[in-house]
Amino acid sequence: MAVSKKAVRDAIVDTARYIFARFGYRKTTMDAIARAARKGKSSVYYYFKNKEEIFLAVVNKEVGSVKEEIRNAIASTSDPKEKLTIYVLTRMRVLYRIAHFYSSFREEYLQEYDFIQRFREDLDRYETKIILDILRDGIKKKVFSISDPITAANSIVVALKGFEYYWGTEENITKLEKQTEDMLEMLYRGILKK
Amino acid sequence: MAVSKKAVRDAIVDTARYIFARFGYRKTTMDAIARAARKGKSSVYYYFKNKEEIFLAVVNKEVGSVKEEIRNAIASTSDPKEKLTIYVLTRMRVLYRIAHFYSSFREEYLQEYDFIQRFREDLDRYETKIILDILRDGIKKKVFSISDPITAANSIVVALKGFEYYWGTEENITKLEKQTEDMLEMLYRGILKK
DNA sequence: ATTTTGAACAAAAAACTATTTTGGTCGAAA
DNA sequence: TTTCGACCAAAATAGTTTTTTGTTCAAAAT
Repeated sequence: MAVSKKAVRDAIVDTARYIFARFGYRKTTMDAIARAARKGKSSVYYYFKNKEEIFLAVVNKEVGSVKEEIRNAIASTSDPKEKLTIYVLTRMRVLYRIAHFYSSFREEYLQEYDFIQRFREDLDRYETKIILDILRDGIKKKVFSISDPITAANSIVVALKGFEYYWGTEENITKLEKQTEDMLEMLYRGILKK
Repeated sequence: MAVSKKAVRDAIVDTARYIFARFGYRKTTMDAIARAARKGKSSVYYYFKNKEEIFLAVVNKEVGSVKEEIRNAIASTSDPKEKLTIYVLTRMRVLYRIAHFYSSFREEYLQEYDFIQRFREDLDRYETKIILDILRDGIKKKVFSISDPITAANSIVVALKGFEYYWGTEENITKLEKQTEDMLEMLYRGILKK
C-alpha cells in the first residue's frame, strides 16, 4: 500500500472536479474520469459506487472548501459589523467564482437532479446560521439593534439570493462587489429618517 | 366590418394567452391557437406575422396589466413609506401569480429566447424607476434619509429578485408575504444601533 | 375592400431503427 | 488489496422515414 485508499479516492475526486466543470454532469463519462485519473474505468468503481457518488463527493468537497474559505475570512475580525460585511462580500466572490468554474452547468437542466436541490437547502441553512450568529453577537455587543434576529437573518439570505441572477450575465465582478457594498450600507443604516 | 380588426386581434391574444400558459411556447401550435379562437389557421396569419409576434403580443399585454395593477395599488396612498410597502407587496403577489399561471414555462428552456431576456431588463428598469420615484418623494417629504437614491433603488431591485427563487417551490403565498414584510421592516429601520 | 380559408410546401419535430457509447459487474491477474 | 480486461444491458447517438407544424398564397366569402 504505497498510497492509502483515501489518497487515491481524493485524487479521483480532484480530477473528476475538472471534468465535471468542463462538461457538466450528463456529458461527463466514467471513462473520461478514469482516463484523467490514469486508471482503468473499472478501477474507479473500486473507489466509488457509481457516477452520482463521485459527483456528490466533488460537490461535498466544494461545499467544504466554500465553508472553510468563508470561515477563514470572517475570522479576521471580531467586530460584528465588519464581520457581516466580510461575510457577505466573501460569499459573493466565492459563489461567483464557483458559478464561473462550473459554467457548463448553466446549459444543463440542473433542476432535474434533486440532490442539487438538497445541497442548496443545506447551504441556505448554513448561511442563515452564520448570519444569525453574527447578528446575535452584534446585539450582545450593542452594535446591532434587531428585534427578531432569526427573521432578519432569513431576510438577509433572501436578499443575497438576488445576486445569483447576475452571476450568469455579469462578466466582471467589480460591479457586483460595488452593488454588494451598496446593499450592505442600506441594510446597516435603513432608509427611514429618525 | 361587424367587429373591428383590433377587436379580433385582441381576442386572439386573449385565447392564445391560455394556450401558451398551458403548453409553454414550444408546444403551443398555431393550429391550437386558431382552433381555440374559432378561426382557420391561416386566418390567424392575417392578424399576426408569425408565432413569435403572437407570443410577444401576449407578453406585452401581460406586462401592461402588471404595470397597471401596480400603478393602481400604489395610487391608494401618498405616504412614501406606505407606498413603498404597497409597491413591494403588490409586486410580490402579482409576479407570484403570473409565475403560477405560466407554470408550464418552468420546464421549458426559457433562456433560449432572447426576447424574454429583453423583457426582464425592461421590467427591471421600470421597477428601478418606480422605486426611485418613491424614494425621492420620501426624501422630499422628509420621511426617508438616503444619500444616494439611485444606488438604493438598484439595491432594492436586486434584493427583491431574491424572492424569485421561491416562486417555483413555495406553494402557499402567505409565507412569502410574511417574508416580504419582514424584509421591508429591516430595510426601513436598518440593523445598526444609533 | 376586407376577412376567411383550404390547399400546398418547406422546415421542424417525432417516431423508428440501427449503431455506438456508457454505466456498471465480475472474475481473474497483479 | 488494488487493478483491469472482458462483458452486458441500458442509454445515448446517428441516420432515416413519417408526421406535424409554421408559413404562404390564391381563391372564395363577406
